[in-house]
Amino acid sequence: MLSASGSQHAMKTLAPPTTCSRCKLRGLCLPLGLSAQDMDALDQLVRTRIKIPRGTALFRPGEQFKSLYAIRTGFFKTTMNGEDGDEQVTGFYMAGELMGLDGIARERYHCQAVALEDAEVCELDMTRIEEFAQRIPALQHHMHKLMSQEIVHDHEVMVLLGSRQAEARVAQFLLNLLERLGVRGQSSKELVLRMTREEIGSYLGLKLETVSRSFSKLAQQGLIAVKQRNVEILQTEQLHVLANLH
Amino acid sequence: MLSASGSQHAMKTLAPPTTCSRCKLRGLCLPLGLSAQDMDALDQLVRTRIKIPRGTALFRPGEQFKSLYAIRTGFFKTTMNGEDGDEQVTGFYMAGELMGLDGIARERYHCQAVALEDAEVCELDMTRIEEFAQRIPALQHHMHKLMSQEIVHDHEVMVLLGSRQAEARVAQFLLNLLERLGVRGQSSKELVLRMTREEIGSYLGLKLETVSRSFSKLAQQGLIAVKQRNVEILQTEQLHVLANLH
DNA sequence: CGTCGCGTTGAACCTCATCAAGACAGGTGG
DNA sequence: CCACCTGTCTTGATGAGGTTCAACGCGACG
Repeated sequence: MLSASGSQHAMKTLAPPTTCSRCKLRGLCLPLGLSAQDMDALDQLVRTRIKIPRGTALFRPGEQFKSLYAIRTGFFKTTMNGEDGDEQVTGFYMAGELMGLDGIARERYHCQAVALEDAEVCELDMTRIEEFAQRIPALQHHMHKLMSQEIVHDHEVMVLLGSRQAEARVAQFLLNLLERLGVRGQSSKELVLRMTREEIGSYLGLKLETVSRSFSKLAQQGLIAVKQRNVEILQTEQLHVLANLH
Repeated sequence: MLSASGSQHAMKTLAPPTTCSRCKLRGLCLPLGLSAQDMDALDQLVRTRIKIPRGTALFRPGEQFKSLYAIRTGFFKTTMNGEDGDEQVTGFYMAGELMGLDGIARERYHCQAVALEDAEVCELDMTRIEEFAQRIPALQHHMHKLMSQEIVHDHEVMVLLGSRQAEARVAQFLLNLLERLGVRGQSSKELVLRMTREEIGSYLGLKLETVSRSFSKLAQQGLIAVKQRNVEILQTEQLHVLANLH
């Protein structure tokens, strides 16, 4: 079935149950405002839909790059591993977002994508994407936009890591998650963290204890309420202020 | 003195003296292996060549995005400014590299590009790039590759900022510059830093004093020799080891 | 020659990492 | 149902790496 390192052997492949043209997440992974004809074409982009159980890797660094993956449901982290054993989270991805863009450069995936909860993704063959983008200008432009967005986001994280201190990092992390959830029609006041404190810390360049302490301090100040992985935002404005401090 | 869109009046516009097809840097900004016909087409990509005096901004955050800029000669930094006055360096760019990719996402430049020495850039109209990419698959793919490369690089910086300590950051910074200079046929043993200690620090999430101390320590250990902004690499291997530590 | 920007070095301080102990929830087995 | 275990999270005490503040060296330039 699936080659190389077999990181996918726990996954099931499904017959496409829904088409891109009918997908509620359209407009996130794909451009809006296409002709009916182009929409039909796009439906051919998806090779397969794949179920990924929690904890399983969708792709691993070094594997031959072939496809991008659009998340239908579930939540992922991507990690890079330094030469030694250490591993760092480079991103979190939710429904409607595209993973694997870093694989294009060297035709190998550069990071590892792991599901943090049972998930379902659409596999988009990169060759086909480029073929279609050749004919559909809006698709080509959309690809450029998506990649540019990732670059912008990465730069924001770099600023975070380079100059903000612990509480500000955590605050901005929460606000970023909320914003992305908001686009998907979720509450902008409550959220459930899909990842551990350690994974948050790895992403933010902090130790898990520091993340925990930061949550506690934000709670003490009345900006948020934390119960396990459930977080409620009490003062969005204040949180924004804090996130941009130092 | 430089207003909104007027960040360019300190610059001179030149009639194209050389074409892309004859440019020594071809293969960096543009794809290789095109037909003579396609090459001719590419020559039309460049709107103008612009001279940028040292210290001048090529574009600023918030300005309407229209073009990418390929560096012919010179050296740039890009910076982002947080809400308060603080400014952080998000990247350094040298001849043959492309700036402005972060502008595509929102049709506004997201960062500021400033020349660290007198420079000359080629202005590439984005609309035209997309038109040409529509007809030339290799160009389309090349664009994807370039953007993916930027993403990969940013992720590497994120790991650096998130988990390495000062000396390792500086070591990796030097090695990265050397590698990129190497591709351009420069010595892989010597380099001249085009930026201040403060700018290096800003990029690496360190204060200028820490950068200075790190240089001194690397020199003490005999890995490099530093004289002002001239750096000589004495033990590349050791430097690699140190760069991947912690 | 004096000034100015940049870089180096030292000393005190502070934030976050580290080490350690305990709390809490979920799951398993008796 | 309770006892127990495990993974995760919280909280405290201590220490290290980097920041901050300050003084000085150095080269470029007028």
